[in-house]
Amino acid sequence: MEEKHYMISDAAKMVDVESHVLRYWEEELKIDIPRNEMGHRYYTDTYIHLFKEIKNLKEQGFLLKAIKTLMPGLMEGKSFSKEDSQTISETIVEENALAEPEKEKTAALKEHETNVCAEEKMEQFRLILGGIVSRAIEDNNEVLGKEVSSRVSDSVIKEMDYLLRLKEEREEERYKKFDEVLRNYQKGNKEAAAATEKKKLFKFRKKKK
DNA sequence: TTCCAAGTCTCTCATTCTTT
DNA sequence: AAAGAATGAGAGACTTGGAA
Repeated sequence: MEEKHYMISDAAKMVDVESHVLRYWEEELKIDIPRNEMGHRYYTDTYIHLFKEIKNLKEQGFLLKAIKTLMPGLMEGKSFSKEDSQTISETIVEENALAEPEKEKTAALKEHETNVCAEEKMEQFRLILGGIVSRAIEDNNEVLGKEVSSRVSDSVIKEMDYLLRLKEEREEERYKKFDEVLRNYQKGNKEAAAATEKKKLFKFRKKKK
């Protein structure tokens, strides 16, 4: 059966974005959209699905930069089924540490705990700082107040810098993990297909004999 | 304040479709 | 067939929000 072709306006409606957004994503993510004899883009169901995946990732807070790094994975799996999409979504959910309680402790959950720990640490830090500043004000010692404030500022900046660096490192790690999961999943599919094919061939040969 | 990412808007031109 | 509307392309300026 021939694959259906959609114009950009139809595709935009299906993906639920404006047509210029599709053009923008195409350019930014280096997606090679086929053209008809008029030079107009046409989108197949595969591309519609791909753009839906991209939109899905965008909604989960992924930047185009991050999505771009996942493009090889997304492109390899051109015929994503509903289950695939589910798998991807689940992976993202896990990676975002939204795992349900009954699920075993995943790396994402551990990561979440680290985040919580960092937040608690930050909260404690804030309380301590609050105490220091309050005391300084109570003492009404302007000089001391200034000194404390400057020390506190330095500490806050250092602490925030450290936490931000940690966060960035974790995010990068998360993107890598997600990409790896995608690749493994697709590899698994390919291997399963190859095994089925091999089995069929074996049966056929056996029958022939 | 400046820079950057991610859109968003506007303009012009080309092609196709519809109406008269 | 001609005119006008609709649709699409491409380019560049503009906006917005966040980070440095």
